[in-house]
Amino acid sequence: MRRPTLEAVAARAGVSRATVSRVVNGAANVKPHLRTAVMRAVEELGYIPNSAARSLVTRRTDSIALVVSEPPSRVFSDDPFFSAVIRAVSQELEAADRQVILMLASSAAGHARVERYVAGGHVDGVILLSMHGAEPLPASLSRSRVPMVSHGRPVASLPVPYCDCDNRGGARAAVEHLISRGRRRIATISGPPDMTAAQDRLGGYREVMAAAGRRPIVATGDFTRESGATAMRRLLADEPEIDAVFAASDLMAVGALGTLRAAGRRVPDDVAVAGFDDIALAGFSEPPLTTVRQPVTEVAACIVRTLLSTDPPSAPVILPTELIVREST
Amino acid sequence: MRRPTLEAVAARAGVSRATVSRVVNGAANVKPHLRTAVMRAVEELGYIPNSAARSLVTRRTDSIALVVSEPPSRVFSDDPFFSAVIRAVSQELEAADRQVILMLASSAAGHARVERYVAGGHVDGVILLSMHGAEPLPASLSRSRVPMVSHGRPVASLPVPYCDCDNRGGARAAVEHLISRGRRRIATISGPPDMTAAQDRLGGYREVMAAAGRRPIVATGDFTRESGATAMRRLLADEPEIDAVFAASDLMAVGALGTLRAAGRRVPDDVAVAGFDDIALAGFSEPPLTTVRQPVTEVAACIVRTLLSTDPPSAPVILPTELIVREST
DNA sequence: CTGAAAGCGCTTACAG
DNA sequence: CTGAAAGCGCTTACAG
Repeated sequence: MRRPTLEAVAARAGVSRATVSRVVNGAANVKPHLRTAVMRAVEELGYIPNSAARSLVTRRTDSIALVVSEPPSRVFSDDPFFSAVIRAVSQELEAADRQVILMLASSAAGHARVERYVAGGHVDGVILLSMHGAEPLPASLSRSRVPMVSHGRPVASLPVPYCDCDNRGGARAAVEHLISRGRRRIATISGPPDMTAAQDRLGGYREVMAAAGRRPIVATGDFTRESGATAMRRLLADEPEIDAVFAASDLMAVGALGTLRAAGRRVPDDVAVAGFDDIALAGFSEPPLTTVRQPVTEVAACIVRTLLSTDPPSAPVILPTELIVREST
Repeated sequence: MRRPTLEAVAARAGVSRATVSRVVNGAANVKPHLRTAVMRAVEELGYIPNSAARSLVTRRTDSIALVVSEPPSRVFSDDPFFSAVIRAVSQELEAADRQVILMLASSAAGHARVERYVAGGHVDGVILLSMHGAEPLPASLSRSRVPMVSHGRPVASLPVPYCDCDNRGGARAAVEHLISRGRRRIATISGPPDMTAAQDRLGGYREVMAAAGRRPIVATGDFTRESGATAMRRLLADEPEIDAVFAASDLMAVGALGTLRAAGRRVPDDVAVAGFDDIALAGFSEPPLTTVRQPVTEVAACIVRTLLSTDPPSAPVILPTELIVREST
């Protein structure tokens, strides 16, 4: 006893398969009484179209792959930023009646899996998230000619359309804010050097520091809390005089707060701390964190719009960030 | 310029489509020289089978849905238990050459989405994770006759095959351990009453307490850290004399540790605390947590094996847990 | 507005 | 071992 087919519905409703197909797909031009008959037959048989058959002829799957270049441990239980982005993208895609297929690909095997899946025609488009410098995916996927949009600026050599927030401008605003608070020795904890978000935030920091005639003080992390704690320890050891830190992610900023507390430095009295992202934790940390808010929902909407648009790939869209001042600065 | 088809490969290799199909699918009986010719043509054209066409005839998709009945915020950035389970299941499935489609469904809309997706024939099977009592999914999905296995015992009324760990036995071991340490007033912080894992752990607690002639003291949480902190506050207010707590999840146990610290109760001197799950955090908490280890990988393997087996649905499999004693008891 | 027919790209008995 | 042919369940020009 197999699932009913279009054929069965047509027989029961006393019409052709074409008519059933039109009704099921909501075509306008079907006489009301036939439409009613078809809909009743669909209901009675519990008919649901076979998606493989439909995809075969329409060449669409109504599915979009969201490919995250990070290991599961990082995506699932570390940075709430991923949670926020994945949720926002999913909601936009669901609103457009597309199924999102979440694929994590942080290893060569993962990349191969994604490549096979996409090349096999399983999805109509790909969203790239958290790409690192040496990412092989854009090149290998472009061979499948599937539409692709990157969440965040890809490295220069890859001609992938993208939406991003103004990482450089956001960093600038945070550092200028620290300067305006009268801070003299402002360090930064930067993100992974192979990610453009980290590069741009570091660029914004350097720009403001240079314009103000200050010496840049840089420690490198990888966006995680632990790396922020470690970088802060290094800064304290190397540059005990610092009175402010701009961390390129809230998670790193929170790690830095822990280190400062353990070292007996008061925040913001001794050292001011600013982060980036505005994750929920930023509002609850001790003290609450001054940070740069990313427009997560807007970027997601932009990406989905770009991906689903039939127009030729548009120019990159850079959305503004917003400085949120709390008690840590 | 479309993707090359089987037809194109056949033409280039000078053989029939049937032969190409056999080579591509690894059938044994093809003469070596033909096989070589086909493989070269495949290589030259960059041929990859169209999965919709293949699914249409084979009635297989080689994809499995992993349906988690929780909101994104909980799955992505709260409980590392989900991370562990999702990772373990994915690895088992990938080893079996199946693609896993992660679907979160915590709302009516989410349930409808999953139902449509499964009924549309997108997947060959469904794994149910973190089901709550009133879960509509098993009933609605069973209409599609797709194989289904539950991670964890479903509520009694649902005849879904499942694999689980010995929640009751694990809880018993933890509580007996607390008794053997000489604790007199042992409370429990239980999980959501509509989840069988919570019910079984609570059952194990009650069983041991009854056998020992002790009065059960129960506060209810929902497996999250905050709920553990809150429940612990309630326990301290209602039963200030307690000298031990068995929390039904590590996350709740860690929340309880925070509350105890804030209340000035020493762990384990004043109050012993045991958890359940053995997440990584349990080893790092202050103090490190005595807990019940779940065989996450083994349960995942069991589920995948059950789902992919062609045998009639087997009897439930219950895997043993292990008590890990650390400094909190 | 409706239906007969072709065709999407595969796999798989069946015959040889 | 190999190929010709049927068929999976849909959609979509095309004709009327």
